[in-house]
Amino acid sequence: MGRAPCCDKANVKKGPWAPEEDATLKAYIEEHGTGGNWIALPQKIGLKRCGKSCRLRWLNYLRPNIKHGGFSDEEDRIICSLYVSIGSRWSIIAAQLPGRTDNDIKNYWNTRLKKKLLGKQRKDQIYRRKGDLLTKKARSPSEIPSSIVVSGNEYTNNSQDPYMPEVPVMPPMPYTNQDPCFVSDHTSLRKLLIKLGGKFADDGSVNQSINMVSHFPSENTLTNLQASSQNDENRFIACSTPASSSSMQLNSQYNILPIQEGQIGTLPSAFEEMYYSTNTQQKLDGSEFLYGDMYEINTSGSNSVITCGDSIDWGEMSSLISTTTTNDVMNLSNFRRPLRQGVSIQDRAYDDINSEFVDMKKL
DNA sequence: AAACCACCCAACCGCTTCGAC
DNA sequence: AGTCGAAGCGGTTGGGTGGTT
Repeated sequence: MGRAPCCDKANVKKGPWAPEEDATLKAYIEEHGTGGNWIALPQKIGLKRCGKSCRLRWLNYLRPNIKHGGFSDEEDRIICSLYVSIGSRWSIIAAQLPGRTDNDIKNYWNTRLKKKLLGKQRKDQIYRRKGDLLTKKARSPSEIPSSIVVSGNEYTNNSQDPYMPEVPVMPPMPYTNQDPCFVSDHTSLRKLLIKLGGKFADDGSVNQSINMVSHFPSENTLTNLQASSQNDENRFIACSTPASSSSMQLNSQYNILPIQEGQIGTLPSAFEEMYYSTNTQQKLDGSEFLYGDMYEINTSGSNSVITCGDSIDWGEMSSLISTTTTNDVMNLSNFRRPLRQGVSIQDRAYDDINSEFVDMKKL
């Protein structure tokens, strides 16, 4: 037996709202408020609408100070940052953008922002592919920063085929299993990758991509990054060299999709390209949406440093991401599901991981 | 001018979570 | 602790619109 409908479907009007309906609803709410009961409201004011429909109309359209369209660059940045950090929690993202509704942001992301970012990625990728055909053979392994090349393990580049991508692995970040925020980032990235590159989701390459891309700052590393960036005029993110690349894999404690050996080298082309560029100190084309428009990889001692340009400033991005991937993200993530008594954040993280894993398997 | 196509966005649907009882 | 109705939320749909052929 299914769930009882929230209203009498046969007697409610559907479709676009008429100006008179808008006026009626707006006038009533402005004078009396919603009364805490959306279901009863339409009957009260004589509207043949479902309560849910009234609520949506008010929240997304009639409410005062609603802004429509005309998203600024700053808003774009915030949306991208938060999407990377927390995924499609549109209501939370909307809360950071005054006057914007979750529906508006969701539509904007789905119809424009995502395409804009992917389109740019693709364009750059095609452009660079052509260039690579000419330059690939000239590039020697010694040109690859030693801090980035992970030698002596399964992530070494494919030496059998000179045309395979070289060293498709990012310098892993220090990872601690005790850091639930990292897990949160990891799962967000997993979702992001699947959403953006969904067609690769079932060939194992997403795992690799996650392994690759998930070297974004975790809570601890971001704290370090912020500290280090304060000592540098340039805003940057430092990627520490790993003790072991396998430490990045969330496979033992959290039982999350182990990365299998032998799959490296079959990365989705987009991410392959992204990483490929990393190694050659070019822009990480296609991943600008994670960092900003302009940045490059430099090396310093045992660290790799991503320096941002001025179009989108990593300082801003990192501050956004760092503040949202640390405790705030946990708080934001808990916004919908506040911690119940006796449930620790760690327990929640475990629960989230398990549910994410289940969701992944469904895909 | 008409047909077709792609895009946008308001609105809907169904699931999850909350909170009162 | 369990139940149930309401609210909140994210994914999806479909009508409108503008551009192209």
